[in-house]
Amino acid sequence: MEMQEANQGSEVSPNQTIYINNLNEKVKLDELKKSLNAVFSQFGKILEVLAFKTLKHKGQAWVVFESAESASTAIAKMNGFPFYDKPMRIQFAKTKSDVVAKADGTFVPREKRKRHEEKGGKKKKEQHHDSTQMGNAMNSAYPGVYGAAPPLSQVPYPGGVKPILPEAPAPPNNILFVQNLPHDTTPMTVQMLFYQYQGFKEVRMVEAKPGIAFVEFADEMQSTVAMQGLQGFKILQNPMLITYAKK
DNA sequence: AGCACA
Repeated sequence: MEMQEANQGSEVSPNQTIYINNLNEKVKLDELKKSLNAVFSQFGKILEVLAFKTLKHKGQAWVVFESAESASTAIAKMNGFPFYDKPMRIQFAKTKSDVVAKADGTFVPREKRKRHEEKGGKKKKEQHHDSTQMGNAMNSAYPGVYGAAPPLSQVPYPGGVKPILPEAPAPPNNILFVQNLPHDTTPMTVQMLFYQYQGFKEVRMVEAKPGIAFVEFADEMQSTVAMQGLQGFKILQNPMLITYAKK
C-alpha cells in the first residue's frame, strides 16, 4: 500500500483570497487592515481586506486579490514573516469571498444571522467604512488615501508627491529618510520592506508628520544597500523616495 | 486555535 492520503485536511485549492492567522491581536483593527493592505499590495491588486474583532475571529484576516496568482505569490513570499512581532500564518481561504462571487455572478446572499439584534433607535451614520475597500483607493485621485478623495482644490499635489525643497543632500550615513509614503502607512509596513536588509535596526515615524519615515541601519554601507534596493518601491502606487537623513 | 463577508 502506498501513502495515498496526501495532506490530510489541509487540502484547499488555490484561489484569490488568502487567510491569515496568528496575527497580533493587540493591534487595532483599522491599523491592522491598513498594514495588511500596504504590505500585500506589492503582489497585485487587492479587492478587499477583511478582519473582525469578534472572539471567534480575532487574530485573523482575509486579503482578497484580483488574481489567484497574486494570492499564491503572497503566500510563498510572506508565510511565516514576522508581523507585529508574530509570524504570519498564511493559507488560501477555504471559501470564495463575497466580492469575488459578486463579480462572478455566483453570489447568493446568505441568510442573516439573527443572533445580534441591532440597537433600535439610533441609526449611526456610516461615515467610516470599516472594511478597507481597495476600489476606492485605486479610483481615487489621491493614491494611498482611503475613502473619498478630497476635493481637488484641497489637493496640493495630485498623486501625493510632495515637492522636494532644494537643499543640500545629506551625506551618506546610517539613517535613511523615506518620503512619499501613503499617509496612513504604518511603521510595520515600512519595517517589512527594510527588515530583509542586513543591519536593519528600526523604523521611526511621527504621527504628526505623515508620509515620511526614518529607517536606521547599523552602518552606512548597509543603509546604502537598502536604499538602492528599495528606491522607488511602490507602496499602494506611491513610489518611495529614499535619501539619507540629515543628522 | 479560531475560515468571513457590520
